[in-house]
Amino acid sequence: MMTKPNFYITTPIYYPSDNLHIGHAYTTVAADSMARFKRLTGHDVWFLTGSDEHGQKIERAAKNKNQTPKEYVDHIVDGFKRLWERLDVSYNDFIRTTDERHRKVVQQFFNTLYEQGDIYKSAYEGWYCTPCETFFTEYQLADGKCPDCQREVEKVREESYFFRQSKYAERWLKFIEENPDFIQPVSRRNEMVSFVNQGLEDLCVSRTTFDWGIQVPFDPKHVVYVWVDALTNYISALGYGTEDEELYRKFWPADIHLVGKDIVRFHTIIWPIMLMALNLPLPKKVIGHGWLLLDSGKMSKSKGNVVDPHVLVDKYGVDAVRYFLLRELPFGSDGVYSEEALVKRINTDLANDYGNLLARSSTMMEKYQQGVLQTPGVPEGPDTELIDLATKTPVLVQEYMEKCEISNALAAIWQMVGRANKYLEETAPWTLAKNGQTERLNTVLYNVAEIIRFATVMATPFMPNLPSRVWPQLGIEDKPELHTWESLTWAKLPGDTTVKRGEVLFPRIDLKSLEV
RNA sequence: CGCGGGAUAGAGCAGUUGGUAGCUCGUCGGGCUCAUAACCCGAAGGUCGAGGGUUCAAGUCCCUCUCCCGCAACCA
Repeated sequence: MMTKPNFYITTPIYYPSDNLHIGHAYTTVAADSMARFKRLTGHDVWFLTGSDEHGQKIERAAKNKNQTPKEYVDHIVDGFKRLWERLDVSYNDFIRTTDERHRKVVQQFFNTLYEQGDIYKSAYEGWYCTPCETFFTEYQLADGKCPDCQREVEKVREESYFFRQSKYAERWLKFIEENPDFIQPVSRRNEMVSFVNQGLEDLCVSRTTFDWGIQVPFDPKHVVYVWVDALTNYISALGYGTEDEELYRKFWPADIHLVGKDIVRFHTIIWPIMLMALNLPLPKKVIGHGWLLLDSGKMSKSKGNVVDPHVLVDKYGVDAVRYFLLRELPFGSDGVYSEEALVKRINTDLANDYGNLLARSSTMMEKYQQGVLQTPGVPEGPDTELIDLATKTPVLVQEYMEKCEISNALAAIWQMVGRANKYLEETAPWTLAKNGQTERLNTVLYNVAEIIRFATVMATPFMPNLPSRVWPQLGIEDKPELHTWESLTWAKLPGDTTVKRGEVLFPRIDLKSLEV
């Protein structure tokens, strides 16, 4: 038996200082659709997500609620998981930085780096705002004052451990030169290269001013600080350094770390350098996607304009919300969210083009053929063009997905759907029926049914609930062999399939109803 | 003068090596009647940010200017 190729994809681990918004949902749904696509096309997939639970912010937030940090994060992380379930996110594992399995690996890494001299003790100099109990760097200060409360800050020195990342700058630059595709999109890579060219400083990797974190094994008053803790999740979750390293051996290095553009730097510089220092293989690719912006600017809690994904799912359904997110953000660029844009997408693409294609054609099949398809005759006229397009589209979609261009992949599928609607006008089956041109009628309706099957198979990774609603209408719910990627060869659909007109897939939404 | 990217129809974007400016949505007109007032066809609408230059020919190359946006280190 042939072994499947492996594919390992990750999302960032989100910080549970608050509930997640639609932006986080975008990242995770995008990763999910990649994971589902790879599974559909015959890969052995490992899809990881999780939560980054340590730090002063969490410690303080818990205190405000009179909870232990652990109680506090448990609650929020439950919310993360509920959201992912709601959005049909098919993760294989959920790593929490408070997991025991994670702690061990972080401590081991810290030890190793320390023993080989890549971590050393020094002092972290910063500015401290006593009322806010927060450290700021020189760069963060606003006019020399606290950026939060505008009061005076004082210079303090804190004993800290540092990671000698500056030592690896040359090696990093060489790596990027040899692996130009490592950072996507290219614009981000250029930013990172110029950042490193400006000179890398060593990285502060421990703190003594709070306790909520992983202890530095050889110096217990220190807690491991941020990135060494957080980034390690990508391999601690695979059981690296434990008695069972099977997943690690199988899936590392990761194929894709999918991250938002705000954390590209940490994933493309700190993480690879850490791995270099540890002599471990580097991930193959880091993709920094854009943000979903609001008309009113960036989404932020302080602006009170955060969009809750639960509300959207309640209102419009999972598949529609997923489709919108995946279709609306071109690769690497920002997209704009507005409820109007969402509804427009649902109406034009899902209701008018795709849903209506199924509705109109299934009606004709019932009306003119008693619901039973017939074997198609010899292709003529526009048939060839339609069939050609259907044959090419899966290849195109696969190419786009290889480049992680999800939006383009969807556009390609919908181009085929659009062609099918046009095909119906060209062939006018209602006229064929009237004139008793049965053979031609059979061919036309068969071709459209087959197009719908193609579109639905290809759309599955993006809208996982679609197939279970479409297959019964197409009469192939009991034929799993017709639901696979491999089945996307023309005319696989049996000639005697029984079609049954069913529910409207995506009802049109009245835009005016939004203005209430 | 920190590095880099933009400025193209009402909106959002494509425009390879320079040779009659395209796509999606929206608007208007027509067609069809199988369909979720859906679908198909057609039209209007752009001095391609401003100015200068190279060229037979520039959105596409060069220079200057204006305006936007990323990155510029320890909040994830």
